[in-house]
Order: sequence, then C-alpha cells, then structure tokens
Amino acid sequence: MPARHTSAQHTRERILSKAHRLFTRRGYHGTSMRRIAREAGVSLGNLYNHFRGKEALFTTVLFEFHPYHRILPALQAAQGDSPEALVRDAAARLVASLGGHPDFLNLMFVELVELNGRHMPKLFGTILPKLMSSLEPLARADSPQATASGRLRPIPPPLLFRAFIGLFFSYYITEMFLSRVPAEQQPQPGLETFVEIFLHGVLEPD
Amino acid sequence: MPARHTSAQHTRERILSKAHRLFTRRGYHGTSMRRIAREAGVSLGNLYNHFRGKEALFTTVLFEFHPYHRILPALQAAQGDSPEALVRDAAARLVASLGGHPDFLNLMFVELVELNGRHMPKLFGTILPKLMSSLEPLARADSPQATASGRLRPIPPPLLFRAFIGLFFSYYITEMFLSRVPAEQQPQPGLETFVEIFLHGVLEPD
DNA sequence: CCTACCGATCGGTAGG
DNA sequence: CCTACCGATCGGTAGG
Repeated sequence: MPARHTSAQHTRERILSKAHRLFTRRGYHGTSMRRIAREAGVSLGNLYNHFRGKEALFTTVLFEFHPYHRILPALQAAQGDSPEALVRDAAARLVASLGGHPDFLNLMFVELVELNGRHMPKLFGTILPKLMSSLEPLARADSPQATASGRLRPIPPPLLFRAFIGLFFSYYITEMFLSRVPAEQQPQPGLETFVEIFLHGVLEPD
Repeated sequence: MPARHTSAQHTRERILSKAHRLFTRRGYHGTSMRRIAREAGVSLGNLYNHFRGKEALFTTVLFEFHPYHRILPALQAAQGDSPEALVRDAAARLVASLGGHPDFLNLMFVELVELNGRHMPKLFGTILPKLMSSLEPLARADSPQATASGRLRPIPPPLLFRAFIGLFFSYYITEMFLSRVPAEQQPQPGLETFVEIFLHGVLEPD
C-alpha cells in the first residue's frame, strides 16, 4: 500500500470537501472540528496543521466553494443578439450550472447569520467588479443599431443586474421553503415563469 | 416593591424576546441556553420550567416571531381597484410593516440550515392557505368588468404570488449582501425599481 | 398540591 | 501527522 495517496494536497482537499458538506448542512457552530477531522480521516491535531483554526477553515470553504465560481462563467458564456435572447440564454446557463438542488446558498446564510457577514466586504469586493463586467454584452445587445427588436427599458444597469440575480434568489429560496411542504409537486414550471415576468418587466412593450 | 411584576407570563415573554434576538444574531448552535437565561434575568433551571428544551424554545420563537404575522395583515389591508394600484399599495404596506432592517429572514435561514427545515411543513401548512386567501382581492380587481385599465397577464395566481413574495426576498437579500459592502450608499431606489419591473412583468402592455 | 426558582453538578464536547 | 491533554462551556437535570 503506497503512502503516495495521502499527500498534503490531497488531504487538504479532502478536509475542504467534508468541511463544505458539514458547514452547509449544519451551520458553523453546529459543525465541530473533531467531526470534520474524523470524516476527512485525519487527526484533530493534523487538521490544525492544515488550517489555523475553525474560522480560517470556514472562510477558505466560503471562498473556494462560492457559487460565484459557477455563476460568472455561465454569465460570460451567454450568447444572443437581442437583450431577450441574451437573458434567456443566461438564465438557462445559470440553472444548468447551479443544478436543481437549492442549497448552494446555505454557505451565504451561515456567513450572514452566524459570522455576522464579516467576510462580505472582501467577498463582494472581488466578485462584484467581475460580475459587473459581464453586463457589457447586454448593453451591446441593447444598442439602437441592433437589428433585433425588444429594447431595454431605461433601468440603471446595476439595478437590472441585481433584479436578475434576485430573480434566482427568489426562485431558489421559495423553492427551499416549498420543497419542505408536502404540497403537490409540480415539475418545475416556476423558473420559466419567473424569467418571463422578468423579461416583460425589463423590456419595452412591442 | 410588589412581587406582581414577575408573573409567569411576563417572564415567558422576556425569555422569548431575548431568545429571538440571540437566535437571529448568532444562530441556533451559536446561542446557549445559559446566555438566554442570563439575558432574560432568569436562572437556567427556571428557563427549563418554561420550555422543555432548546429546540422547543426555538420553535416557539420561530412561530411567534415569524414575519408572516406582519406580512398577512399588510396584504389584507391593501387597497386599490386595479391590479397595479393593488400591487403598489401592498408593496408599500409590506415595506412599512417589515421595516428597513433586512434581518427578519434570519430565523428562516437558521431553520433551513441548522434545523434542516424540519419545521417547515407545519409552518407553511398554516401560513400558505391564509396567504393564498389574500390573493382574492387581486383576482377581483382583475375582473374584465373593472373600469380600471391594466389587466393581468395569464399567470397562475400561486406563481404570481410567489413572484411577488420573491420580489421582496430578492430585494432584502441582495440588500443584506450589499449593506456589508462599503460601496456607495444610494438612499433606497432599489425596491421601487423592483416593483416597477414586477408590475411591467405581470401586466398586459397598454 | 401548585408555581417559580435556587446552587450545584451530571455526562460530553467546544476550540486549541 | 499522531496522542494526549488544557480551561471553559455545552444542554440538561439532580435534590430541596
């Protein structure tokens, strides 16, 4: 049995994976360093050789597993020569990359409530500028010279983007709430309707 | 000094108030029964005379302080003889009753993440039917006989309501995120724009 | 027989 | 990368 398969890098990634799973399922104070160590197959002492402490481990998980890493490429890959086509394609790529499980926001909730959002400035300081730059194709598609119909209504781009991201927040969060209710299970006509409402909301009428 | 001012009812309400504040600010596992007892001015033993245990205390807080108690009256009081007027009035009453502080959702996040949403069925089983009944004025205002203009587009009422509630979720949650960022502080043009986008989204064009 | 409440301590676990 | 520990605090309960 070679000793190679337990390199420091592999161990670190195993720790981060298990820590991510536990933090999203049980929160910050509900997750113990001992349990992370046990599930990752390392001793408690060795866990502290890889991370200075519990909060350092949490922030590493928060940054490395943040949905932004999936959101940004999805937005940048969006294509379409009208605002409507662009928004529809971006929405489709977002749901494809985020998947159907609406628990990817849990880390942010844990950060907001249990850590009092103290890492938000650093997190959004690096994320917001890059997300804003992904708005440029939308402004270009909205140019008056564009052949495609359906101009954007005069809405400040940051607010429009916030509403677009908020569209997914609201969809996933109501989904989290409703998925716990034993109500009738509709397949998922919800998001498409949300996108339609958003599109009618931001586009000039024909 | 009369002994009357420490009735059992008063003590219970003091416990619930402090527990609500702590659970909202520090989460479930980050809040100890000892601290709740200390801040409420009761002994730990007496705290257990009022509540069977920590989870029983949390669920009581979850139900008695749920924003639904402010949301439902606000929706029921909404007035207007067109869908647009009704939605605008409902939105104004909602922000007025929920206030500017966007932390009223924290208890739901704690329940979803740390308690795994195990109380959601009971919570929404009592809430959803009442919320749905608050949709009736909107359907009435949308009647073809109504003199006011601006018919609703054909959207299933539950989805329309979900999008309306989601509008506030997305506004408050992006507000929670952005309020931590030292960016430029706009007064709050956000929510009005969100309402405009929603209205254009759900109404037939003129 | 009830309530409200005490000081002390239970078996385990927290981060380090 | 491990065992062996620390000061303190956890949720909950004892007798009175």
